[in-house]
Amino acid sequence: MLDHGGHLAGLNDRQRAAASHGPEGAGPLLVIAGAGSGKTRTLAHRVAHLLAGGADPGRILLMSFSRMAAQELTRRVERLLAGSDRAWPAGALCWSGTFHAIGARLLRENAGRLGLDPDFVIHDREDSADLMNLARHGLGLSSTEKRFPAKGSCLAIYSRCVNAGTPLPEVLADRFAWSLPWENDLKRLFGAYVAAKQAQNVLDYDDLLLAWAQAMEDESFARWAGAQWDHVLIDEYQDTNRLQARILMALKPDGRGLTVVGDDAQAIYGFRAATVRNILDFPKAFEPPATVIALDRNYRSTGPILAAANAVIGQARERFAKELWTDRAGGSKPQLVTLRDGRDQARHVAGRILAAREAGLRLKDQAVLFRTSSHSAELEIELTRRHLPFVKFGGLKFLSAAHVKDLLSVLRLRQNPRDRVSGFRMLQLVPGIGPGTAARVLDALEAAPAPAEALRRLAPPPRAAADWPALVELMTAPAGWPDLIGAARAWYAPHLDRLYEDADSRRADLEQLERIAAGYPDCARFLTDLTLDPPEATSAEAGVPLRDDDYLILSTIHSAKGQEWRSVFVLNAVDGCIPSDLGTGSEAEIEEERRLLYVAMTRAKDSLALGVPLKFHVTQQARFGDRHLYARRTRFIPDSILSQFEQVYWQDPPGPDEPADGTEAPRLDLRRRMRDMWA
DNA sequence: ACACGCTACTTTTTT
DNA sequence: AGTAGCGTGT
Repeated sequence: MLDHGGHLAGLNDRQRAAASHGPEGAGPLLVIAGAGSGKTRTLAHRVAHLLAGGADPGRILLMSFSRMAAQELTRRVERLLAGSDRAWPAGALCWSGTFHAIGARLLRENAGRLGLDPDFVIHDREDSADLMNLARHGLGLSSTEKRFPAKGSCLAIYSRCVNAGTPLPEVLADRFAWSLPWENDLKRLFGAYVAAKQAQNVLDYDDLLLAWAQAMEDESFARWAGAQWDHVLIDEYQDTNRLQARILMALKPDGRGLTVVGDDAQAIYGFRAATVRNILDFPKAFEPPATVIALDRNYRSTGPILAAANAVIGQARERFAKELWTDRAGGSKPQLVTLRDGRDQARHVAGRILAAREAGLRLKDQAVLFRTSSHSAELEIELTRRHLPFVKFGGLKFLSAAHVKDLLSVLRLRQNPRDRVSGFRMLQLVPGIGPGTAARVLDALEAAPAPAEALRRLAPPPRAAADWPALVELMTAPAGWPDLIGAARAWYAPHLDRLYEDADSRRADLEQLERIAAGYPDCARFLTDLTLDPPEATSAEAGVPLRDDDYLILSTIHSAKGQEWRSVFVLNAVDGCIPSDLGTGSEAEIEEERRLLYVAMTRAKDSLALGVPLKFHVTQQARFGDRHLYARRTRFIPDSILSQFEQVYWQDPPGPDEPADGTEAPRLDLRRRMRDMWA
């Protein structure tokens, strides 16, 4: 009847137990899955198993906290299904994605009965900060005697309150002590911020979870929502926050059909209010308690790499009973490479990668990981110099470039005339329109029942009279998709040239944006997807490398989670970088940084090396005065576990122009040789 | 409205 | 190093 053999073959006993847990409608399941223990594989097989048992793919909810994990899981399940005897249509697993993306869809589809406008626009972090700033100005909090927290800080505080479900005074005392004197003003500000979002029909990232969680507090809605799905599977559960746990518990109060998978040793999103309590408290949240299956066999890394990673996590203050093991014999210890400075590190890494490629290892099988996006700057220069193609994940986004935001603000204001953040941005592109005029125009739009009509009737601002008709035309003329973005780009072109020195490269970005846009059915979908799933990789090349090209991966450790490479190099394994000197405030933060190093190390299958530059550049923090800091090896690799590593000291081989002290490059008489060729 | 210079402050990781 | 706010002058 069922081809269980096919779906469960190749799994070990525990993986199989997890994949086949239940009969139908079984109780809750928690899979504690160590790094490289086949977690995604097990989860994918579980989905395949459920489908083979007759489950309806449209009634399976598959969620993860990060986009990368969500995509990987969906891909793996689809590949499994493609190999099965029954043909599933592509996209059969339609409820699969990040918590935020699923939340957005659910809220939009049910907007009517939740009292929301279905055309709501989603603000990303920067938009939210800008709106917070407008609210901040509106309340006169920007010109106080002692400086009020900056917009980003205000948003961070607000977001913490929402995601952790913690009252403001407690959040301030715990993590933002310097803002304690502003408690009352912050409270007022957050009220104004929420009011502004509602007036402008905007939801921020946090709202996607908050509104969902609040809807779930209504019993009848919760029952309806819970009945939508027979199976709910959550990946990377250690990275979920209180709000997400609330949603989950309301979705499946008795835990039937609920599967969560995670690893407390890899919890690295505490800064986003994720709490490891979710995974620890999961079993006893139900009666009878959830089944717990631990996967502790590592299939990824060689013995020496795993031993070193275990030694690092073994130093953790709090440990949850699981030591990964492997029977992958052979391989060498991870290298700890001491280098003079960051530049040497860049040269060393580039040389190493080239050598590995010469030895037959594709660039795609190699990755360079780092704590903070800026840590790879020197390496990027070196790679570009040597014409080594790379793709970088994490850090600065395409979308935060000013010109991209300019162009998008046009589309967004058309989409939602009440969006003041976009409105201020777009209107002020026109010479002669400043904050005052922009505010007056936006007020008029907001008050009008038909914003397009109102805009047409509005008297042109005197100083912008010449440019006004073009703006009105762009905003009000009927336009199809993707013609609209073309029209917007044409309108923006002269402003781009006027505003930016490097208009050419920026123009290329906008052309790329237009190509991306053409792939979407309409403007609304384009804007939503762009916010929830922005193009993540940035590349030194003009365009993103073609799929079959070979390129190196550079990634923040956060973005690397869930991935693996045959060879991994970790940059800046020094105090101040790992742990980041911004993350050493509390014990919990230090422990999170330790897990970060653990995550980085466990990405490696065959070969692992960590760089220890003795001197590195600091770009922020002027208080040290000097631009260089002398570093020491990360505190997470103390002397006591040094024996797990091979220590290497690397000296830059002397270039032709700079002979190193003592050893001189051999001298050649090239002119004579060239003469001799014809002699 | 806008361009300028001056001063004080900011912090990373991602949805 | 980069941004925000503010006071100047045009």
